[in-house]
Amino acid sequence: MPELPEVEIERRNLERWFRKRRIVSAEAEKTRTFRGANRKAFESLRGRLVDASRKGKYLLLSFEGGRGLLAHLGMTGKFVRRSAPASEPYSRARFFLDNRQVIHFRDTRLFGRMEPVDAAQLWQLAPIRSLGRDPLTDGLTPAQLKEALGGTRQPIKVALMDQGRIAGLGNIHAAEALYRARIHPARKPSSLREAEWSKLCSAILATIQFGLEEQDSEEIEYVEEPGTENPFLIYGRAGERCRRCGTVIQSFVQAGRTTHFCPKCQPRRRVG
DNA sequence: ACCGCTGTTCTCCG
DNA sequence: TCGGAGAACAGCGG
Repeated sequence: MPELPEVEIERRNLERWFRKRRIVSAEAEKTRTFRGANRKAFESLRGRLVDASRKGKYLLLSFEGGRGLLAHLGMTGKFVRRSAPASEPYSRARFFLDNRQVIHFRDTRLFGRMEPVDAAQLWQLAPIRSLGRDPLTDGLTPAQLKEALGGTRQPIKVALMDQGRIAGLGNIHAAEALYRARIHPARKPSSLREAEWSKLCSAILATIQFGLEEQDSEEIEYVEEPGTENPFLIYGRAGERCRRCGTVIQSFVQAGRTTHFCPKCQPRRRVG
């Protein structure tokens, strides 16, 4: 899925789609989407969306009457807007609005999750409280980055994907940020110099900004979807040439995830 | 037809 | 306590 930029676009979409609109009814299939949560509570949601927030990859939605909804898009989840009565493939849950439009939660692989809760509880939920700072909404300085990642012996890319340290980066954007900062994904955080923490911090923010611009459309798109051009600098480009130096981009598996890097721009051992 | 890959997170095991 | 492996699921390409 959806990493920070895609989830942020979804947040903005929901705000826009719900503006001045009311939910007149809601329904949900009996799927894994709700796990142990209360699916019937989802189906009883009504009225206006009064707040759409995001932390990391989570969406925190508040509705009229103090009802709330925590949502995570998993790998393939997305919200899409359709005109009634169009059916939507893999729609797992949907809101019917008072303008005859339908907001579907569409999720092929069912890694996504939704959990109806009291709106007042949203920020107190364990998965939210356990998150590290969100670079976009909480800001991120080089010192904060070093504080969050410096204490672990995990490889820097693995640490970047740890939502409890920094919230929102996943496999793609972690690789993109490291490429921009010219840091090898397997480097130990303790080996980073001050200048590298600064570069990495800027690179994270630039990567997020790029992602937001890239995804700024009616519907978020994932690279694997047919007909989608790979917009990324390094992710998914193994075997192609680095656009900075022409070296062939390589990949390896790290913590179970494929990691892409340029062997020349991102040397394994620190230089100098 | 089968195998292996996919941007997430959680649980279990050593 | 930490880190890695596997699981949850469906589709797609080789």
